[in-house]
Amino acid sequence: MSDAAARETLALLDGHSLAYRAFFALPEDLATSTGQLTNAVYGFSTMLVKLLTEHHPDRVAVMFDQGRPTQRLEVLPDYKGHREETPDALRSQLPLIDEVLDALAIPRVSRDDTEADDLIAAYARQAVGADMEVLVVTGDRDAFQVVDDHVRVLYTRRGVTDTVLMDAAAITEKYGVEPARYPMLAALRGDPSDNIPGVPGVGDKTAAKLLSDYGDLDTLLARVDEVSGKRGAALAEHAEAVRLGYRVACLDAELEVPVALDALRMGEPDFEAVRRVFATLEFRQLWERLDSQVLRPATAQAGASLDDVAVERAGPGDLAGWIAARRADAEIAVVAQVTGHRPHRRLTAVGLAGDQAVAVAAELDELAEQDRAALGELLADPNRPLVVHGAKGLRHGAGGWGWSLAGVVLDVELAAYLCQPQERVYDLEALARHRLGVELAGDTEDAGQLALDVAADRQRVGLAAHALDRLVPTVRADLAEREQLALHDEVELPLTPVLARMEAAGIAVDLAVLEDLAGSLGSRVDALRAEIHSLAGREFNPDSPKQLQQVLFDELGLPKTKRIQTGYSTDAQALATIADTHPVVERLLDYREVAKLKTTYVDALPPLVNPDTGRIHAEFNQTAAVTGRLSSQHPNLQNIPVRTEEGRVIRRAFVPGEGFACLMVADYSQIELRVMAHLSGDEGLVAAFSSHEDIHATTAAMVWDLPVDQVDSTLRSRIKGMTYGLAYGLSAYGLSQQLGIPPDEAGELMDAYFARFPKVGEYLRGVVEQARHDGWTSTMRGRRRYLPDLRSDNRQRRDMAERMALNAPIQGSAADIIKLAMIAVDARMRREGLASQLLLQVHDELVCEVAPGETAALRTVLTEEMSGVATLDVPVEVDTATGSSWYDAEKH
DNA sequence: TGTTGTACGTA
DNA sequence: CGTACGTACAACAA
Repeated sequence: MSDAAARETLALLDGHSLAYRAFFALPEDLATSTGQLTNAVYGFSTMLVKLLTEHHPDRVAVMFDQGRPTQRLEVLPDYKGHREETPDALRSQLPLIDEVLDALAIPRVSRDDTEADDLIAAYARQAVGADMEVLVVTGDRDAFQVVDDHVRVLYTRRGVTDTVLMDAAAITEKYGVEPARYPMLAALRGDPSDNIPGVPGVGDKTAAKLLSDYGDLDTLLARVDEVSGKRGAALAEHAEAVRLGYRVACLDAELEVPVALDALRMGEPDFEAVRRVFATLEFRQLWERLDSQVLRPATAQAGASLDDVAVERAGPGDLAGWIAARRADAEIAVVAQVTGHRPHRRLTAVGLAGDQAVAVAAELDELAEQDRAALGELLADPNRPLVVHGAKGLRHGAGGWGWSLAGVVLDVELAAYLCQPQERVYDLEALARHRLGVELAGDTEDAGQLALDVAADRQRVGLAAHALDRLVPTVRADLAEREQLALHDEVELPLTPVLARMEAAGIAVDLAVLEDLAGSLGSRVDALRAEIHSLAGREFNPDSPKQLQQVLFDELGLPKTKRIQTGYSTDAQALATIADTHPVVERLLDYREVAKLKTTYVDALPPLVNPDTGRIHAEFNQTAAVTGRLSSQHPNLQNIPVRTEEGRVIRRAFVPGEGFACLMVADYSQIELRVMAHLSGDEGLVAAFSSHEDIHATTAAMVWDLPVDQVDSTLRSRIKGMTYGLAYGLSAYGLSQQLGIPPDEAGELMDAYFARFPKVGEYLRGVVEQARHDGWTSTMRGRRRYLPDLRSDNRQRRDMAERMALNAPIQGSAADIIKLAMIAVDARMRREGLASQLLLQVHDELVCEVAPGETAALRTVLTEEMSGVATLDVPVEVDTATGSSWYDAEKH
């Protein structure tokens, strides 16, 4: 084999064979988050990466079938006759395989009315003549015939990664004949996959024995009378079929190839293109293997790797010089390290990147004054375009130095969220890993140590800035492809300064109110727990669902409730159904309510009050909810109790801060229902909203064809539940549960509703249909939600996805509207020089702190701007209320 | 110490 | 067997 090492190796792949193998071997739920099925392209790519990493071929080419195999069809009209058309699910993946091959610069070869394995045979023969080693990659055993001393077959046994390398010895051992006679064996044995009939009763073993006894097919068939018994008769009877089968099984190594052998070499892979294709297909591990073992070694000299970013310590004036050296209109990527507790956040290190260059200020405290000033000016200059990751955080950190942040044109984190809102993690490390295929963080175990090391900080921030710079084209292209540039530019990005101001403002808390509540709720909790223990006959932990189940269902023998994974449910709804069976149940419901209020709110809030400001500075997360809503954390101020009076009193603790007169709440009235009416365009429902009367009574009257004043409260509440339920994808069964009526009656109610408001039903059906077709839903502003499960075979998953599809455009459009409102309200408040400020957003309401004397002006701003940004075909109503606490501002 | 399941507060 | 979140606790795995 010493000469073999010096020979070039040519790998020849049978494209269709491998794609078919992968398609049928891998699960049909292998798909991207956008719903594109990828099992075939994944299996194919896995095979390709395995080939490149384990066999290191010098040249690679992929052969594809094209047209009809006319010569074989003349011989055997039934050839491959029973094969179904290529399934659509596979056909849709062939262009993806093309993309993978194009990006890797691997040539594809096909010829009219020619099958891939003939091309393989022809190239293999030529390659051997040119002193090459050949490796054929296929799942088709016909290829065994081309094997010789310099040609081997990498055969996919099952799936795609279970391969076996077949050389001449291996074939002889397994089939009892050398490679050249393999087509004879195939002809005798038959090949069901090609519809080659063969001889009944003759398999691999018999065929091999016959061939070793008689030498070849012609001899065997000429002396068929020497073969005894049934076998001889069968052979004689099928002699013609065997001859035809042989002609079909033989590959044509003499055919004229469409591309010269010399042209079959891999070009220079387009690193960016490969990364993009693999990222789009969401082949993360495969990318890492390819990148680290194939591409990186090849491109190391080209300097495309992040490893080449060396960040040296800068001297005085260097950072200012670097900034001055950039063209004023060139985008600069800005990455910052921010420390400190909200709201006192401050930049400690900054990395800048652009034009293939990187500059870092690792210790802002130590930086020369001229450099720090230059940095501040850069951030504050509205005409210097900046690219950032997390504009809100950077703005907080800049604020710590008294700087503003003006020129941000792209927030890569927000852009990534808009493109893939279900992803959940958008930190720079993850984006660099998935979209660039590079690791930013070193070994996690020394990360803690590194944080103290300025040199390491410098390197890390510099690398991050460089990575951010490199992320820009791919992220921007993804946004553009989805037509979401406006959503980023006009909604999400302008919202960041508004949110930053809200977080910095925080909301003032009256600790005395919480202290009082802690006392009263604490004693009630203790009393209820004692009462529960006595009614149950023993002590146990009522916070433990497990212990509670044992007490209720085993010891007290109460009726079983809804089945859950761990036994029987003890949630409030379940307990309500058995409340009349034992006095302990009602006490438990009370205990739950009071204990929840105490632990989650009364006890948890005081530690979160910032001692410097006396306020709670919650964080508004802009990339947490798949529908486009905001979320609030540390603490969640979007779920402060309001439903029960017991809980509502907690809102007394949220008060105007020093220097402010009161709180003002402005909320949209039934915004989601109005959005649904608008999106459906149903004239009846639009008219109902346009009447400005009680919407549920009005719709009820319309459904039952009654005067409004004859709608009783039962009727009204049923229609109300129905209308809200629609926006959530409610079923007749769900509605019946919700309203406590029989499913039949709920079904009739739904039918009556849709009969009166037919376009609502059409709209809802259309949403699901469009989403199933495109893979995603869309809001009024083009925010998407991807729902691959709409095509799931699993009924439960599909139904769930349908409900999500029904809800996403409605909830999401409402989110679009209030985000636009926040931007408009904030802008107008600043334009009018109001000292009042926005504090909270709770999905359909805004909470503001009112400066003395500004009540009327603020009310006007909120009402006009909130209703003004929503351009719906129905009126948009905004209610406002003020009070000396959130509790009082909620009471109308 | 981190993850999972249950429960529950809001829109 | 309507959607979207965040938090608290118990139980379990490691």
